[in-house]
Amino acid sequence: MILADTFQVLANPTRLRIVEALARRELCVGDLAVVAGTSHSAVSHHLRQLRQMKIVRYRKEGRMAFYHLDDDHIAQIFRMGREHVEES
Amino acid sequence: MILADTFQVLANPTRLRIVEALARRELCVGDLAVVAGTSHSAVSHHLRQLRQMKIVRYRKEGRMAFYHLDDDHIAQIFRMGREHVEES
DNA sequence: TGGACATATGAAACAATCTTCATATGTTGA
DNA sequence: TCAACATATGAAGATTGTTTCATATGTCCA
Repeated sequence: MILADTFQVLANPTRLRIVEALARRELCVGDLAVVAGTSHSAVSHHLRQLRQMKIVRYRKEGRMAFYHLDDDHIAQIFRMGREHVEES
Repeated sequence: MILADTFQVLANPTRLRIVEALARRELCVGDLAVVAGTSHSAVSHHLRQLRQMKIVRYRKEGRMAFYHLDDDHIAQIFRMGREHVEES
């Protein structure tokens, strides 16, 4: 796993909306589709990438999958990126 | 300027080698080409993207351009990304 | 059991990105 | 001034990424 791949996965507005939402609370795929403003299918593809880069994890509960951020690094990277953008 | 674009610019191994080198010390374009292991032209294109996203700045001295990181956020984002990758 | 539901995935079309090549700009020193 | 140098940039081909559509898997409940 290469550092550039981690940033690559964060380099997409839809995935960042997912990450931002998950920084607040755990959500299922359907809710994430609404939050991210795209289809279930697209969200599912994005979530796979986020899983592969260990940015999110999930727990299964029946037929639902509840996603959350993997660890605090991600929230920190997100926050620092936002600070950087805002001061520019 | 959108957050995803900032991560996009970090999402490339060549540009990350540039950022890593500049985290240590200021360097000119020719040196960066050697460090990054690619052509002057490619480095110059990459540097333009890094400039546009305020990730690097430079000072001109004669015909040389000396590049350095724009601020500490970038070094922190880089470090945190590396920590995240290493613990996976 | 069977149908509705939630999520996941493969393939393909379309869009975005990276590198290379050619060339341009500005600087230095002979 | 002119040639060599350091860097910058536009265009194009090759590569990679994103979304959509179709379909698959597993779960729930009537």
